[in-house]
Amino acid sequence: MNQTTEGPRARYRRQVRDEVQAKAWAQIGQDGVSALSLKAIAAAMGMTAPALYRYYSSRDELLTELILSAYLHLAECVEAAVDGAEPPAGQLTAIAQAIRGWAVAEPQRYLLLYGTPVPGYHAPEAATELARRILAPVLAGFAELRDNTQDRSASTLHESITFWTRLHGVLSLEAAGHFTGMAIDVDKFYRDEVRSLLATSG
Amino acid sequence: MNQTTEGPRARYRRQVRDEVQAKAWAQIGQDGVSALSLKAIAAAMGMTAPALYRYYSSRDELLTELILSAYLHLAECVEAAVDGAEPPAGQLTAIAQAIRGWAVAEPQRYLLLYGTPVPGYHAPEAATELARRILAPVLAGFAELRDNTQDRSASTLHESITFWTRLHGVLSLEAAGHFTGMAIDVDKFYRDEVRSLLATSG
DNA sequence: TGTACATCAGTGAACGCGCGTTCACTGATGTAC
DNA sequence: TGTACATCAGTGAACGCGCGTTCACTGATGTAC
Repeated sequence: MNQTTEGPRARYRRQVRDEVQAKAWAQIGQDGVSALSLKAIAAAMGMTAPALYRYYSSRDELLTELILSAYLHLAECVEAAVDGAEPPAGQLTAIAQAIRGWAVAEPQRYLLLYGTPVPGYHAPEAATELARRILAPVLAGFAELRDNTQDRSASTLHESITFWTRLHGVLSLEAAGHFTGMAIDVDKFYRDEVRSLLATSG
Repeated sequence: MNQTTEGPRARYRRQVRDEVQAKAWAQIGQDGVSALSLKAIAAAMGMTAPALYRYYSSRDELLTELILSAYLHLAECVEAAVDGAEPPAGQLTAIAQAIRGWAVAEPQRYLLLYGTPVPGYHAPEAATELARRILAPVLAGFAELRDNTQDRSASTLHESITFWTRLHGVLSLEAAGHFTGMAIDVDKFYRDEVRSLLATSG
């Protein structure tokens, strides 16, 4: 009985919140996080700024929601990639491709999570948990890939973090536009890095 | 005769410009580029904001000077590292260590050059040239290290960029504080990456 | 060595801008009888 | 089905803030005779 259909007001609230987020992502996608502004979002929605305080108690609360939803979306992308590939090498390759696809689709969104931190903003616990959730299938993949070694957990962790930093090295420079004018086939370069990662390493 | 000692006014101007830059770096070091403000710098120097327009025509001009001086300083650090090491493997290792030392000393300065770009700001030509100058000894190092291959220039470029992206992967995450609370010995991790880079790769 | 002048660093007031956020209010919408 | 009431989304004015930048000015400093 407690599980009733949401009323029209709740439904409307959800729609407005969704639109706020959509406008927020549009702003971030264009000019980065620093361009995120409640007043500008309100204007883009044809509303006045104080109206948004019915939905978010502050700019930081909106930012937190954006960050958490971005982490969640990336986690789901990664998990979907794992599901459709054969373990473990195929899965790790699929994870890497999924992350790049997600990063290239919205570079500023990627930089919001893994780029220069927003000054004065502290991410909540939940963000750290989601970041861990994203890394989990990588750990599982390398554990399965190298199950013939002795000090498994330590080297698995090391390889997983290497996986992360190497991919991030390419993705962050690409997202920040530091490859433009360098005549590099980033897609090919990235695939080479992934291949190298899955070969036997030291 | 044209090469006279700089007069007292020129000398004073240089001192003020130096102090402006020092205060600017202090601001950037604390809260990132977005905290860079002529008014705040003037206040920190005990002056009023319009006074700074005797030295810089705009905030962007100051930013450009900061970026160029940062690139130049990094280039000099890298070149100094090359001078004191034996070619080629020792030099490449020294370059990697020099870059990390430079990045860790002032993380926000590193992020200013290689992190999320400042929205609405376009770096001048000179910045690109200095970035190339920093990469040059890396290219030279790998060319010397692998002079037994055939398609030298292509693979040298590939290896050099790999050198760059892998180091940047670690450095940017470290500078942004994404390793905190992860119990990782970044110094050791970084050295492992450098070592792996210098081993024969595919 | 002393004076007149030109240079120029720095001030104070002011501009327009955009930001986050508050407050008292209006008016539409959903709900209970 | 109809009316009275409570809820609540959205408005408009206002706050204080900090920003970059301009302008006419003052007064110190260096220079030329």
